[in-house]
Amino acid sequence: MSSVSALQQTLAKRSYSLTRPRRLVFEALDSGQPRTMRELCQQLQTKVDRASVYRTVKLFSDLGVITRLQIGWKYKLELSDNFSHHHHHFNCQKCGALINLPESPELEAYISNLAGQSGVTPLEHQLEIQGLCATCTADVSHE
Amino acid sequence: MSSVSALQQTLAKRSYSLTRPRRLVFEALDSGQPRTMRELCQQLQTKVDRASVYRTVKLFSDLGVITRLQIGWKYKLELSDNFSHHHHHFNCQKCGALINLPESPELEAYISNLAGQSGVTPLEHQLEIQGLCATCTADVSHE
DNA sequence: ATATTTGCAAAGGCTTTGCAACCCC
DNA sequence: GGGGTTGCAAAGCCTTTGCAAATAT
Repeated sequence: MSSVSALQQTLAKRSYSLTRPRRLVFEALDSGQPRTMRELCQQLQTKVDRASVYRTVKLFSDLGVITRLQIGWKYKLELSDNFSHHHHHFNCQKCGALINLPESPELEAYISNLAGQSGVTPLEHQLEIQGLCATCTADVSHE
Repeated sequence: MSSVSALQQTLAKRSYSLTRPRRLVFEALDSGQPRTMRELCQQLQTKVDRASVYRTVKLFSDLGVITRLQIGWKYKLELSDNFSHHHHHFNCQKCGALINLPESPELEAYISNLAGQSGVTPLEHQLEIQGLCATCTADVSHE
């Protein structure tokens, strides 16, 4: 529950309160995979109104609590780096699996270097890789 | 016009024809910055019906002619690597500028290495960086 | 006690679809 | 000429908004 108290602090810092619906949205995202707005609403169906889920997602996004990922043509929501670990995503084009890739300080350094070369100040970034997951790679080579 | 003939070939390969609306959508994207669906529709307003723009965008996407970028909470469309050069994007959080970052073979190598460590086969990727552009970085330090 | 937040319902946008007319090969 | 495509209009979603009731501090 320590992550809920971190959320509490983040909200308080901007004079927002930690209400039941907000806690429920946070907890839904805190466990498991990134999910679509639809999935999130369905999961909270009987507990939180759709409009409140939308309002909460927007608020959390403004506060940097959640991040929006582009997965193919849809987007998914997950907790931001402040509430989980920084990582990147791999999406299998065949079976749809979504895999978290391990952190790589080397890559991070290179990314910020690349941005620096253009004179800009990098603050955040997302990397999404598509291709075939290990299982599907094996399947294809056996065909 | 050589890029239009490349499009022609891509379409023909899957038995689609190069029609006037498709050519117009392609040409609109071929020049200038990535744009939103709304901008694309407005630009083609008098020439192509909105429904056809949507159908064409979906088709082009299936054929790998265009890519969808996530810019903050909205998405934008641009020609894919096959029809332009592979590059990444920087988005200024203050003024909204969208800047293309130079290609970097080293970065590409890191990325494919990262994917390889997880046993997956990387085929495509997108990197989006947010922060402050050069001008806004200067502005902030003068404040 | 009071300002914030929620649920509900309705409105507003964006995207897709059915179908007759039209165009590309 | 004929099947793939388009335009139009209507339907379907997704998301936002107004407002009275409920809630947090």
